[in-house]
Amino acid sequence: MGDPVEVFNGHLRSRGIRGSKRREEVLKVFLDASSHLSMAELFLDVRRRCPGMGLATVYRTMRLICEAGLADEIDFGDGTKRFERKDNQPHHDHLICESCGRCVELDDGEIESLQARLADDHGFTLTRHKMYLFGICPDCRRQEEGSRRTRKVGENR
Amino acid sequence: MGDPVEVFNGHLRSRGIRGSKRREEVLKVFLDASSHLSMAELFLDVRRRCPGMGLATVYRTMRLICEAGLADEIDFGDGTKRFERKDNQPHHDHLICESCGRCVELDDGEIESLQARLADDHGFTLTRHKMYLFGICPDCRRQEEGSRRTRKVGENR
DNA sequence: TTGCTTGCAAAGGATTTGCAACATG
DNA sequence: CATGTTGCAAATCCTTTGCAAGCAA
Repeated sequence: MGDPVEVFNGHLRSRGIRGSKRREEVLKVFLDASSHLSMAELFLDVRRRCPGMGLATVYRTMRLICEAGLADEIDFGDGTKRFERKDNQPHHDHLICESCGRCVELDDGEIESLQARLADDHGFTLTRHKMYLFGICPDCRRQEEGSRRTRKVGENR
Repeated sequence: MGDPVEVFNGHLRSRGIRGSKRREEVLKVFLDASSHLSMAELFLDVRRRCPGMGLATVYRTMRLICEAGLADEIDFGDGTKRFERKDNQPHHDHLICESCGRCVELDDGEIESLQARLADDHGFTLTRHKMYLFGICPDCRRQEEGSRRTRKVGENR
């Protein structure tokens, strides 16, 4: 797909939208950031590098980045938008730890073919899907077991 | 599981929460309503039967109904809560038409075992999952094809 | 100049909460 | 009487929009 910055500028040009320093700033922060960042986290990151930037600009730019095909919006169901890169990885689903928030990306070849078949059974043309698995990761499970063993009665968490 | 009204009242009692006319009203409307209704739709239904009821009461009561194990909250990603009964049907996933909103319930035995395996591969203990397939249903596809054939250039929709 | 971009504040939409009035055991 | 329940309005949270000021071609 090529250099994301190029792809982004190309997308803007093709749509008759101007490039700008701020837009490039947001794109760079997004590209450098870890995956699945929420809008709020992303905004904090952006402000660190570019203190004057407004929240609206980050929202607007993330939309452009998505339209350019560089990002996907994801929704863990916690009431905030999250983003991940789309240009440097194949499609995948997510397995999220409900205790620590850790997120594992799942290769979903098998799931996808099953989904396609299910849709087909009902005559639907599949356009997209959302799948999120929630559970407890090994680390958190160990901790829980540990604290359960040592915790006094009535003690919280 | 028994009569939902009984289950509900039992749940309230066991939690030291009072029953009330309004709560029963909401429960009945929910039980009679079609599945996957949004909060707004449910509220309209409730108001039809019980004009003075406040939105907050419906929110509060639906939470109780979920806690009683009678309803599941579902999230089609359109920014509103939806509900479906949980007591009279096995777990399933959803296939939603992006054009008309029709929703088909999918028996997901195969999907579930795959999901369990994926979680297991990463050492996770699975607690729950969300899976939504989006597509175009047969009816809408036919209509689209029809209108595409007969539509004049530049005409919308 | 002309039009796009930006930050800020205000608006929006969904949901929750505070509270005084109210009901009910 | 004592508590729990309710409607209303206000408050939250996340996101989008309006707008005047700033910039760039």
